[in-house]
Amino acid sequence: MTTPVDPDGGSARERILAAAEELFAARGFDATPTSRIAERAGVPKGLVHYYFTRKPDLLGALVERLPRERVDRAAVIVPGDVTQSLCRLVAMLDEMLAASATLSHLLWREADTHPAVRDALHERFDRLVEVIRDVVVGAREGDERGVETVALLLASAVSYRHSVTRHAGDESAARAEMTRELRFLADALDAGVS
Amino acid sequence: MTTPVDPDGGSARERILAAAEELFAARGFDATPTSRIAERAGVPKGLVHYYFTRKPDLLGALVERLPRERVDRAAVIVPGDVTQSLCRLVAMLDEMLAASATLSHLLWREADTHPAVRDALHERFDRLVEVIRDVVVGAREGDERGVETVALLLASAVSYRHSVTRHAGDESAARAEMTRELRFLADALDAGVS
Amino acid sequence: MTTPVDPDGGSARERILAAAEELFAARGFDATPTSRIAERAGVPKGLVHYYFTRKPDLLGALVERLPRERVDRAAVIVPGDVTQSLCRLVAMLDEMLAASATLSHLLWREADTHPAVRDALHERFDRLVEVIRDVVVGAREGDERGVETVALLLASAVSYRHSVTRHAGDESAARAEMTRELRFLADALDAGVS
Amino acid sequence: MTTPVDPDGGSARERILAAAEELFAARGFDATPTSRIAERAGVPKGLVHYYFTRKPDLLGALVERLPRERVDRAAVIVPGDVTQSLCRLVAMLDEMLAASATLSHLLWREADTHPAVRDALHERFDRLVEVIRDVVVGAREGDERGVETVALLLASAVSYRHSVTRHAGDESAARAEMTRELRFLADALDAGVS
DNA sequence: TATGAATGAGGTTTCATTCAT
DNA sequence: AATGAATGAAACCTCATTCAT
Repeated sequence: MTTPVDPDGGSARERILAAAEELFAARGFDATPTSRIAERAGVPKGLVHYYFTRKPDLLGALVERLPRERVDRAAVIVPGDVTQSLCRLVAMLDEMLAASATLSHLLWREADTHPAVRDALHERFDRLVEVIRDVVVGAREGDERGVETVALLLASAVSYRHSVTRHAGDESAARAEMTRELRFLADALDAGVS
Repeated sequence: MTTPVDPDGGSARERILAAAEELFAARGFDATPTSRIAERAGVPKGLVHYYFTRKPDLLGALVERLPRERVDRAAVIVPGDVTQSLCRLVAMLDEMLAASATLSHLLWREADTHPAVRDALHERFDRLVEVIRDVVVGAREGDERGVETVALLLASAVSYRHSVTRHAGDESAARAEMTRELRFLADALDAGVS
Repeated sequence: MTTPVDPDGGSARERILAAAEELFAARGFDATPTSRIAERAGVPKGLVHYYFTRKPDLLGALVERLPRERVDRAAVIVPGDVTQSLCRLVAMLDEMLAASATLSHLLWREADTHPAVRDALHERFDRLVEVIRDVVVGAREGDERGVETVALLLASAVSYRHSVTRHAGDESAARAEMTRELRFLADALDAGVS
Repeated sequence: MTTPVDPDGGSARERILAAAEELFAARGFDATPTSRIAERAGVPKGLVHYYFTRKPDLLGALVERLPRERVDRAAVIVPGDVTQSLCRLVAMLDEMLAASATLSHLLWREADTHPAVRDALHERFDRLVEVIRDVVVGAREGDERGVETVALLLASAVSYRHSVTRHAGDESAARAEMTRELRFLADALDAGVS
């Protein structure tokens, strides 16, 4: 009934994780039976508990798979042009985050009840603030005034959108808005606001 | 085991809703048995289903209870001072939202799987953007340049923080950050950024 | 949702019985909640148990309502013509039984588990055999040979059809068959078979 | 409390079906908890739903088990002697039906509410009419006059008795009656009635 | 006389987990 | 290493029945 995960998509263990990711994101952790995960992964029911003794272990393994996005600052920064730098950063982040969209959405949902998940999420937000700050400071060649505030604002906006993407509809409109916002912030910095 | 809701806190129906709100927010909808809701509300198990035939009906009733925050624009706007106006607005919103903090956090979590919840949340975000815009334009006495962007940025920041409040720790620090951010945005507008 | 029994159709007590009859016949005794009976009768839930303390009391009252069909032998018998006599008898029985079709069907179903119902049903079968015998003997002016057997055969056929009417489809075809059968039996008697 | 089904009586699945058959026949489908079926079969409660996801699936499986009685016409027909042929047929049917007496009684009860059951029952009735017709025509060496009527009458009588056996008492008396009836019908045919 | 809120026992069903193979 | 039959705790929900009004 459910479209199975590509049967040749890696090892059984891998397929189980992929199935869990999709189903957890779609219906939530508690509402997803391990039996359905097995079914969707195309493996026997026993195998799920063979690899992941308890159900929460699946979440743990999923967190491990969160890509540690390493942004190459140098590749993004356009010296003297904050707007352009942020545009390139956001584009790169979008790409990275899109690759793990369902995963991060699901983690978002389960952050409350699973501390390991919550920590991973906070860590990611902090990394996000940091990279934005680095890029802004880099583009402004050392001027740090106002940068912290802008980083937080932008990180909030990116995170908010990312976490809500699932519900929202028009993606290109969202991207246009995002561009307007970061240009606004960049212009503000250029105007000396802090 | 669980601390029961104040037994004199209104009708049985009311106590059931209060208990559901707390428990859903704490552990999630699916992880909360109706029996525990009854226990916490200090009512017999059957009464929960007497008032709310199916479990999701509890969510529905909870959404009904979301306060329709009506912000009196005139009471907030300080003509000519966007920063001050936004400060007062955010303070008022904080107060309003704090009253329904657990409720909105829980709705946030369940938005994916319960369309009624999702719609209520989107509606609330839209109202948030609108009131911010009104206040900014009011304070700037009609100047609308840049206002939409600022409204979206600020609404994102408010929503993000509000939805994550539960995980985060230091509330006063969060408030200070928020103040810095809205001042930044106000200054940017004053500097003519758009 | 359910089409209510005619609200002016007699007293509340009467309407409750009518609703119970329909619902019991349609879905069975155990599968029919008293609340649905109340709903269909257009009376408050408490009233059902006010009139009929326990649910099985409804069945008891329904059995009471079984019409004690009194067949006037003289009005049916055509002296010397068994076939015609039986035709008239069956027609009369059909009419009588049709009036209580749903009721007797439901009793049929519940006969196993409710002794009072079972007894009422056996009693009715015996009365059926008796009246057939009387009519046949009356028509044959005293000749009793073979009559008992014919009475049993015909009573079985009538009962079988009547109890199955609910499932079967074509009623007029059933009637035609029945006519053929009783003519066969009458002819057999005329031919001296016993 | 309930006498358990013979614990060595086949597989667990088999024992569950046997227990369900007995209990459904005794108290009806709706009045029999699956928990009691498990108890009687001597298996844990969960196993019932492991094999039969929903309760009605038990009925479905029971219908599957209805023996498709294949009557060997040649072994029954006594050429030229309709009475004797029918006697042998009825004896054989009695034996066959006795083996599934409780089962068919229960199906009879539940025919209204479970279409699959109803269909199985109608099918069985049609097979019954057919085999009677074949036997009568076979014994009369091709003479088909009156045979359809006799077949229907006899099938009704057999079915009626079979379905009511549960309530009735004296089985040997019932058999004697049946013999008298089929002799009557056979004689009628011999006498040229149609 | 009539009502409907309230109760709690008990029904069906789901599911994580175990374990013999 | 892999399997799937088996288990039983516990979830959701229904409903006859009671009772204060």
